Amino acid sequence: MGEPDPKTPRERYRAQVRAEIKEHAWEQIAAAGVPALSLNAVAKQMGVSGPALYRYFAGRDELITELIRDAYQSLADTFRAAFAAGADVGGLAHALREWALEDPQRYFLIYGTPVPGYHAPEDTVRVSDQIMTTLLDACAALTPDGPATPLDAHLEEHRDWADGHPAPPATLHRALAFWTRLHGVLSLELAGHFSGMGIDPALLFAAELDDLLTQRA
Amino acid sequence: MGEPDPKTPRERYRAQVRAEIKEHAWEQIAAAGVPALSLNAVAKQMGVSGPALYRYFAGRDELITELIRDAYQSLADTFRAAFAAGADVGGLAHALREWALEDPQRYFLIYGTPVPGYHAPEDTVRVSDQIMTTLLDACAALTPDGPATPLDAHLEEHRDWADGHPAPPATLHRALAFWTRLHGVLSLELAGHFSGMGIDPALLFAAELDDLLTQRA
DNA sequence: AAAGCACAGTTATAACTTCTAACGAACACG
DNA sequence: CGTGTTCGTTAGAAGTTATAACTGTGCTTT
Repeated sequence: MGEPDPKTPRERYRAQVRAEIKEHAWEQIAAAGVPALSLNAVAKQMGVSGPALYRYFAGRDELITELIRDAYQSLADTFRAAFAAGADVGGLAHALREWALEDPQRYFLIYGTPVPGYHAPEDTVRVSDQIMTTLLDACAALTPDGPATPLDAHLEEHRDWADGHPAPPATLHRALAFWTRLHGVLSLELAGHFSGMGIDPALLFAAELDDLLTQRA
Repeated sequence: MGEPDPKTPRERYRAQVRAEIKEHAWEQIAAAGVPALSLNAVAKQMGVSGPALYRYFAGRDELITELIRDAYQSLADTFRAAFAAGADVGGLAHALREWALEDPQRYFLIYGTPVPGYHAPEDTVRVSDQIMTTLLDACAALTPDGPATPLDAHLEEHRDWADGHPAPPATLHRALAFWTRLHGVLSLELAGHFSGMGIDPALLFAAELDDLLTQRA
């Protein structure tokens, strides 16, 4: 995952402790959310005293940033693996939902409430591009038709996010709709907004996916 | 907004101070997000010392809960006012986006990342029902057609969230799609996921809305 | 292999936070 | 005009992040 050459034994140890810290941090986040993540609690859980963790992470922010990085990478890997295994757009949607339900807080770490001041590091936007690229690859298989909309014209000019992908505007539009609609259902499901309504989120998700796959015009 | 009868002068004063505290809390949240909301900072900003706020709120959690309550009420009022002013579904969508852009953190307080342990108080779900009711009223004007889907059958049986609204399943479906799709675009816009891509969120929002309004079969 | 040094983990400390407790003072009410 | 409720204060407990200084252990280098 990280540096592929843990040459010296010190680096091996260091990498392992870092991974262990992140492991405990994920547990705490899954249990009580990001705001409840406490460096001290992680240290206590590891049987090590407070400031020891500062040898491995500059602070709470850097740890969280690292977790965000890992979350992006995990989603990108999941997408790429699914696509490589022959999954079509529906398969990608299924993989996305599986991945999100597996650890909702991890999903929210990427697509949840942003902190006003915070800006994601440069490499995460690159991984984010990989995610979109895989999605575009899958969407390219769908028939790109329909009349040109104002959005299509806009997308024709602003396609830098597609990272050089040769998809036509209609496909870009399709991929964007995919992203926003599935995120719409998924984020509300993960936030528990349907559980109080007695609605089965899986059916709603399937309905949205079906609508995307059988898109008219 | 709150209790409509501030009889005694003490109650008047108390209500005003509570409102002032919430005002400052909103500013802090808008500036740095919910996790950065500090009782102490609010007190300092009001020229009053720390524990004084505990006369008005039992603690940080109760203050945040109150802010969530106000956010729900604000959205419900906005929706109802727009509908009463003759807005159709498109008008409601416009009102929603305006309301969200006005204070993104307020939107995320309702539809953002949930805290695993937290459960919203009972009265907020009632206000949430009002929001859905207004949306259903607006959706009722749209032609409810199309073949019955598995989701429609499911909605026929689980329509308690519609709060006795006589809308047919197709309309319930329409309202849900409205909610999830607009939330999908809006939340990603507010989180800044489009700004790095060079995409105009307004166009994407408009495209999704148009697709909802000209829904086929 | 032995000497030296780099680094892990420790305790102590500072500056924060929420929140409780006890005290003084001001203001409303009978 | 007293009497009391309530407000705001200061003091303090328990928690947090983060820094600084110190002590070993063990890797690394000669």
